[in-house]
Parts: sequence; C-alpha cells; structure tokens
Amino acid sequence: MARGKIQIKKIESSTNRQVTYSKRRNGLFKKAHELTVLCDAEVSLIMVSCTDKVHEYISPSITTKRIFDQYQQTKGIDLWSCHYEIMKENLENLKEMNIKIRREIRQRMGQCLNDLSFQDLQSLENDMESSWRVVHDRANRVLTNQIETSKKKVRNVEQINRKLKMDLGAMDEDPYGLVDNGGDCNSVMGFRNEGPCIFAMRLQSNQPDLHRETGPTLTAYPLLE
Amino acid sequence: MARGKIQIKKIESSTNRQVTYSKRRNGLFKKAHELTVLCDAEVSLIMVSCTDKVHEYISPSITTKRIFDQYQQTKGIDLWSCHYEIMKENLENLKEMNIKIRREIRQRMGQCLNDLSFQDLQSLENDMESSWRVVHDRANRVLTNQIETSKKKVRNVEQINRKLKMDLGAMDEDPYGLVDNGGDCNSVMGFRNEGPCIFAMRLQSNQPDLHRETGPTLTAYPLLE
DNA sequence: AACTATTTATAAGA
DNA sequence: TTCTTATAAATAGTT
Repeated sequence: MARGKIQIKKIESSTNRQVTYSKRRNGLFKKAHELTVLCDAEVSLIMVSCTDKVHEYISPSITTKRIFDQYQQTKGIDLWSCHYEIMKENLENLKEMNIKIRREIRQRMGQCLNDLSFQDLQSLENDMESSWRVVHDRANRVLTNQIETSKKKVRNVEQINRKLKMDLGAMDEDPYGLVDNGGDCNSVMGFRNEGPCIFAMRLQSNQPDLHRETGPTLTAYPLLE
Repeated sequence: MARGKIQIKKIESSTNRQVTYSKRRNGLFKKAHELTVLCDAEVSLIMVSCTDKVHEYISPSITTKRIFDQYQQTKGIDLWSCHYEIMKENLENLKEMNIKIRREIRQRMGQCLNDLSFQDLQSLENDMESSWRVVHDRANRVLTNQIETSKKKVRNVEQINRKLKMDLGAMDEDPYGLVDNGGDCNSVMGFRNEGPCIFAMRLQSNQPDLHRETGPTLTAYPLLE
C-alpha cells in the first residue's frame, strides 16, 4: 500500500513474505486492540505463520477459553464440546449409580438401615436369606466335591497299593498300610451345617481397622463425600 | 484517522460506537484475509461486540477447531484440555470402581460365584449370614416396637373406656366393650422366626423380568459392557 | 450507505 | 531487523 500497489496473492519471495507477515501481523494486532478499546469489544486473534509459529492477541477483558466457549455456544454444540458434554453426563450417571450401589451394599452388610421402611427391611431380609442360602449351598457343594475327590484319590492309591502287595506276593506284614476312616464326610459337613457360626459382626463396625486383612472380595466402601 | 485524529479510548456515543465497530470489523477481516493470502498464514479472528454478537474470520485452509488445537499444543496443555484430562481420569476411576462394586453386590445376591475360591466363598457366606442376622434382628425389633405401641394404645383406650363407664354410673349392659386378646405377640413373632421363608430365589435368575416390581431398594445391576 | 479529508498502514528501498 | 518515505488504504465525521 505504498510505493506501489500490490496484488493480493501469495508473495513468492520467502524473505519478502516473512517481512510482510511480520509487519502486517503487528498492524493487525494494533487494529484488534484499537477495536477492543474503542468499541468495548472482545477479540481473539490467533495467527499461524507458514513456518508454524503461533502468535495471539486476546482482549484483556477476556480469556481465550471464555471467548471460545462463547463462540461455540452461538455456533451450536460444535467442536469438542459435544464430546465434553457426553463425558460430563456419563460421569454424573456413573456417580449416581455408584452412590446407589454403595448404599445397597451397605444395607446388605447390615449398615445404614435407618432409612428403610419396615416393608423394605423385610424384603431385604428375605432377599439376603435366600442369597445366603445360595452361597451356603455352593460352599457346601464345593466342599463335598473336594471330599469326594479326596476319597477317590485315596481309593485309587489303596487299589494301587493292594495291587503292588499282590504283585510282591508273600509278605508277612504291611508297615505302610493305609487306614480307611470309612470315607464319611458327615463329620465335616455336620460341623458346617450346625451352628450359626457368627463372625464377630466385624462388618457392622463403623471404625475402619486398616491393619486388619479383610480378604480379597470384601472391601469396605465409604460413602462418597 | 480521517477528518480528525481520535483518541484510542472507548467511544461514549452508543450509535457511534456501533458504527465504528462495524466499519473497523470489516477492515480487520479484510486485513486478516490479505495476510492469509499474501503470507500463506492461517488466521482465526473471533470478535464479540458489546451487544454480544459474535463474528468470525477463519482462513479457508484451516478449521477453527484445528487452529485451536494447534494453539493449545504450542501453549502447553492449557484451557479445557486439563479439565478434560481430569474428567477422563475421573471417569475411568469411577468405571473401574463401578465394576468392582457391581461384582460385589452380585456376589452378595448369590450370582457370579464361579470366580471365587472356596475360602472367599466361605468368608462371603459368613459375612452374609451375620449381616442377615443384623437385618433380621432389626426387622424383629421394629415389629416388636410396633406391637408394643399398639398394645399401649389399646390399654389406653380401655382405661378411658372404663373411666367413661364409671362416670356414667349405673348402666346394665356394655354393648361397646373391647375384648382383650391377652396382648401376646408371640404368635406373630413366632411365625417370623420359624421357617426359612425362602422367596423363590428370584435374585438368582439371569433373565431380567422387567414387568415385575422388585421393590424400592432392590434393583438388578447388569454388568457393564 | 456514500462521501471525502485526513490519518494510518505499509511496500520498497536503505 | 529497523528506519524511511512515498503512496495505498482505512476511516472519522459528515451528508
């Protein structure tokens, strides 16, 4: 715009282009600032040179983030904001569900029963009893299976033993003979089924004992803040 | 800049300010575009007027989102991205915890017991039994209290009744007399304590029955995908 | 929105 | 890069 008119098209000379970029960039910044002051406006001006340098002007009254949020608001839910919104919603849902499940677990551990009506309490009690029975039955079955397996193993070894003895023929004594206890597992099972076997009610304690090992699956979950 | 120099300070006249805004905005856009073409640069120019109207220039070679991502990359992990990162982390943590507590509650409902060792199973069984006893005791206590309250009420009414009869003096018959059943609540309590009263094991079902009402606090939590 | 006197921006050269 | 300066562009005030 001086010493001769120029065409608005890419400046071929690289140095010339960079000089012009630098000069005009300053001009643009100055104008942007003047607009900010004169007209009480908010301006965000970001420029990336062809050498990938980034320069920015932002009105002092605002931040880049805020002007960008505003920009998006008017443009509809563009750019990353939809990502962000979905994430936020997800987070809230998960939090809520988490609180609900925690409350329910605590109730199933015998805590926080105050806000339950008698009906809820009764329903909970029944559910817990039937669930307990499932766990109990399963534990019994596992134990029975273990015993059966052991018994089979013992029988197997006995048979091999007998065979060996027969193969060895005449042998007066049997110093390593196994004593069969009859294979009755009722003594063990009876013990399991008998007493209520209450475990000191440690789950109702409100004071967490951090030094005590609580086992792999039974953790204490404090309520969220 | 023409017909007289001006001070760079807010234009007081509102109409004047708006006119100047409009003129200079166009000037800025033009310069931004010239810079884009002449110097092969990328420019993002967002302006918000004092009346909250948003105007934008963006170089044709780029999108607003891209120039913004680039801007942030050079500026470090600024603006919302840290927000976003924290949120992402939060979300992951919550998801993980959710999965854990879902597993726990399912186990407490008698489901998904396959991956438990016998020891875990036994520990769970004991915990469930003692917890059930707490709930059971509480339900009993609530019921007892209700019965006691009822009995007190009845006694109260009876007394008032007797007093009224005495006050009315000679009256041959008592057509409204209350019959005391002895106030024994053991018949009710005995029924509660007696049988195991198993509730059809509906919590072990893997097929959700959406039409069945499950009560206020006992929800089925499916595993996350 | 158009005009225009003036200021401002800046291209080319140093 | 910065300075200079002739000249193009932008624009404040007016119509």
